[in-house]
Amino acid sequence: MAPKTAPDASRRSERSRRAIFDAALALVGEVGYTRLTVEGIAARAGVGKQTIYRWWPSKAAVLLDAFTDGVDDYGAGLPDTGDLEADLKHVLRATADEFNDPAFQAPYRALAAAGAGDEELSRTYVSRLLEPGIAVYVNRLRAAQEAGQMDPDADPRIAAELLLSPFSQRWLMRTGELTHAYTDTLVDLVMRAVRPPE
Amino acid sequence: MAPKTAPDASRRSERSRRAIFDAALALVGEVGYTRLTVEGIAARAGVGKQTIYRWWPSKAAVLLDAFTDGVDDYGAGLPDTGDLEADLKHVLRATADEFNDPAFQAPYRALAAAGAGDEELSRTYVSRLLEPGIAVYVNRLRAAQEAGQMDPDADPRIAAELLLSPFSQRWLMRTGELTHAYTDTLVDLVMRAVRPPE
DNA sequence: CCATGAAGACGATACGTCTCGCCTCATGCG
DNA sequence: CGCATGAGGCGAGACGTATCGTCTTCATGG
Repeated sequence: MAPKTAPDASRRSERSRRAIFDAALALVGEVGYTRLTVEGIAARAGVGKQTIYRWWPSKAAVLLDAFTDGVDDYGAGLPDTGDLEADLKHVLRATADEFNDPAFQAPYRALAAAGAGDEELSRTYVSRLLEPGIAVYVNRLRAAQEAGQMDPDADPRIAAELLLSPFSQRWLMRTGELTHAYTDTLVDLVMRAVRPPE
Repeated sequence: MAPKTAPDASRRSERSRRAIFDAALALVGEVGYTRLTVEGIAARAGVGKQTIYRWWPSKAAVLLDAFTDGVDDYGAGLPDTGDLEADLKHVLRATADEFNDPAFQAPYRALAAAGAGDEELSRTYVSRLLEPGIAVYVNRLRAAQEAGQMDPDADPRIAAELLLSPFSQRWLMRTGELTHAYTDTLVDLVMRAVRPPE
């Protein structure tokens, strides 16, 4: 028995693909993730439901693709002026601004929530969105270690999590505001934790 | 217009209440949160659907009550042997064991995910589960400050988050194992961050 | 000319409301 | 005191709606 003939990607309609992404992002912002439906996306995008089900297994997958389609470029990584503390403060402030942007919030929060609840989806979420975001910090910290600005015995990965997790947790659970004062405090604490021994 | 007569709590069936909690916790472990249904809980508990809808607005609310009904006692707080580092390591190891328990995982993860996605629910989740858990650490850190074992200028609340967020984030997104070695490393890092200046 | 696309019919679930009798109380009358 | 009465929660499940994911039809365009 044939394993369900795969669709021919070369014949795929780019127009429909974009329309589906636009509709998904617009709708999740308007009605939230739980009331986001595949039927709603199809209607808004002006495509048949089958066109969505042909290419994606779930609304979460559509949203993940729609979201990464716009953001999937983490560029050249963090700036490296030679001053670790200043670089971290600068970038974390910018990240806070981004997370405070409503257009960014709705889909990202929806994906984080769906990822927390669904083990399969979480793998994709983690590898496509979470890990690349952490990796740029890990790289910057490694550079700092080589420059002698950070304890060579500290694990850059764990240090990056020490900095980013309180930030994301606070945002995800809405337990506090992401102000520049807060992110600066976070950087100060982490700097004390990973400072090289004298 | 009358505001929808509230049910009479004094006539409530304790038997049904317990049966609903048991059914909800069992089912969320068997089929997961998304496939958990109010109909399923009612059937398993041997109660009518209306009995659930009379007392709770959603399956999330049922699960939250079911979960806190068993766990809502945070006792006397953290141990205080006078050695902050040892106390934190001890408790965080125990917490890791708890979070590695499958019976604990399913409902707690479901609630965290639902809380992340739903603003209204997140308030209840945060105040009923998250905040009390953080508060006991904050109290212990305050005691340490008074004992001169922690920088008096550090904010105990932010320090507690610095310790707990990487832990919960790692668990929630399944980005790594919660081993004793990991929790000890976390405590070491946080201790360096909040150590009193000499 | 044939796979993809738009449209929507279709059966299956689960939703949340509702309507039944049934049972258990508190109240009040004989 | 003792038994009728009535209010209200309870188990059960029918009901209409919404959305699911599949399937069918016809048109289109590469």
